[in-house]
Amino acid sequence: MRWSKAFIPTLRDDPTDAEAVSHKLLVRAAFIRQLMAGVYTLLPLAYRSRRKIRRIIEEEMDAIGGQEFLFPSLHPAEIWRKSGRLEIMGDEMFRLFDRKSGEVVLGMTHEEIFTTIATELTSYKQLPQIWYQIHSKFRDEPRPKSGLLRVREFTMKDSYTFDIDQEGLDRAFDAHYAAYKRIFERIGLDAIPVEASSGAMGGSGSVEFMVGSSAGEDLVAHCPNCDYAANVERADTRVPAAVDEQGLEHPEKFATPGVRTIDDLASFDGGAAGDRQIKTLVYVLDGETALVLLRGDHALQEQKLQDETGAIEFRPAHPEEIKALLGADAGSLGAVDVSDVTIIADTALRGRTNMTTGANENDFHLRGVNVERDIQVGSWASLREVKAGEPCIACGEPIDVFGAIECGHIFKLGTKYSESLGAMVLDQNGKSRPIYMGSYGIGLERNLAAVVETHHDEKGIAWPVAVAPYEVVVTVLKLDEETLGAADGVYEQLQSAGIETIIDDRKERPGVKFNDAELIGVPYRITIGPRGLADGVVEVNTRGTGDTETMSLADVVAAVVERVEAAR
RNA sequence: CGGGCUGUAGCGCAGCUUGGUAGCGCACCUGCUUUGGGAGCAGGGGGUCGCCAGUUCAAAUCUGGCCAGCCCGACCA
Repeated sequence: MRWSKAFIPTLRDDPTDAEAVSHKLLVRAAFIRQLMAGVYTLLPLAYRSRRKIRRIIEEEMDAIGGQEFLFPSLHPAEIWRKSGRLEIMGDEMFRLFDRKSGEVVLGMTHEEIFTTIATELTSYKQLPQIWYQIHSKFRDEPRPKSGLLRVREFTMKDSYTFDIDQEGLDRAFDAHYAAYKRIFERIGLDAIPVEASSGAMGGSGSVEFMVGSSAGEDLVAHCPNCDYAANVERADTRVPAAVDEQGLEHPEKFATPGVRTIDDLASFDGGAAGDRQIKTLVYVLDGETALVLLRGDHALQEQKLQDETGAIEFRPAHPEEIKALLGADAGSLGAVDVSDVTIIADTALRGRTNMTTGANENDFHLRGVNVERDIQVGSWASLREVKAGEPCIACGEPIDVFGAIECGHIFKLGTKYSESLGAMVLDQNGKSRPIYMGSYGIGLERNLAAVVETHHDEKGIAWPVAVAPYEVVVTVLKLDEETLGAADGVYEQLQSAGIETIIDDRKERPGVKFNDAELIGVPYRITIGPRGLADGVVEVNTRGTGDTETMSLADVVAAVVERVEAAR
């Protein structure tokens, strides 16, 4: 490609509405333009990089026996109703009506649609199958943000596996796990697999592939010692065993005027430290009110509560609801002697005695509470959000917690969809059985953005060769016959060697060309100018390291070809 | 959905308080000079001032409504 003919509208300034580094750089470096909230146009440079990511994914999927499909984006709402997910997806699903007033939705994932075709599988002899597609997904996110990291229309590689039993599903899952590791490695992402919540997908096993970045929206708990890693939506740590005094025979009410928070009570004369308090939260789960109990200094991880209860509609109770239920306002709540309400308690409260909690009367608390004696706990579960520095659940060493981008997610679905949509096969005994399914996703544009988040400097993007829009830029410093002729020669040779090359033949000053090349992040730059040419030499600059070396014009093509091929 | 903010040329912004023919920088076009890290001079092109209504002799500016976008939170495969 000749830069003078290419559409590469780089910008000198950061767009004001961008926060994330990848967002700023992808806009400035002429990869993307926003069309509306959460919807972006991919300009030619981004399209080229995305095509390479796509190719890598296809190669690795094909390598584990995947067969590529193309399913529609328009789905009849009926299929989603049948699986029960029309309700579950709620407003996140784009819905429209066709001219016959038929209800239609835009696909946000494709379990239902793949399963519909999978009903044509009839015998265990046809299994296992690995099916995939690389296609648009639509999700009406309440709040799109951070450029390509969280959008409403995007491309996903989604694959689905079909097996006769759990063992087959385990094998399919493991094959994907291995393929995903190879994919992210080839893309240039240091993605770590973490235990995750299955959320609205249902199913059992769930692993997310996470790339550490402050722009990421997830938090990962990771143990540097034993490599335990989990999304905080699921992570656990060890809680040091508490040594409580036996305390009182009965809880004792005492006045706490003005005390409304855990901290208030901790500093109140006659109060209790945070780890000696019981925090009482009120939630409404599918219309049912429930009390959620945690240690005073622990925070609720809402996803854990949702996973534990299976609730679809889920929110903290409103102040009026709390008052009506317990007779006091938030800040004075407790679960002692409360009956007829579901009470879920965090396991860190198990066996604790002589605790302090609200008395369900404003300005009063109870001390001497023995959790299991005084509170009718309905169920125990891990509900708290872990914090950095807590002892690893596996080995006891302090864990890290860091922000991360979810670049891939793999699930074991089991028979949820095959049962609801009737994907059955006959086994060896002629008995009809639901197919065991798995579901596996990778967001292409999000991966593109994740590469930028992890491969940039103050000058711009520094693409890994494998996903760079061009592998080499030939920067022509002067457009006279001799210089341009030499540069064209190098360009032609690189092209014939199969190297993706762009020649910067624009009538611009050298500084502009250098800056643009560094901004868009081409891994290798060959600089050709009259000064070097007089000595028969050119310069080769490596974007990732910033190193510049001088080479003879005669040798440069072979040397660069070798490097590019080694780095692909 | 709650809170905060913003819509004026391709990009970044001023003008709005106090109504009176729409400006600046970059980018773009022409010419000359320049040419190894975002050049200089001269000339030039480009705007339904987010949309609709209202007030007024007159609205980018005042009033009302609507729309869009961003940030924080809620939410979220």
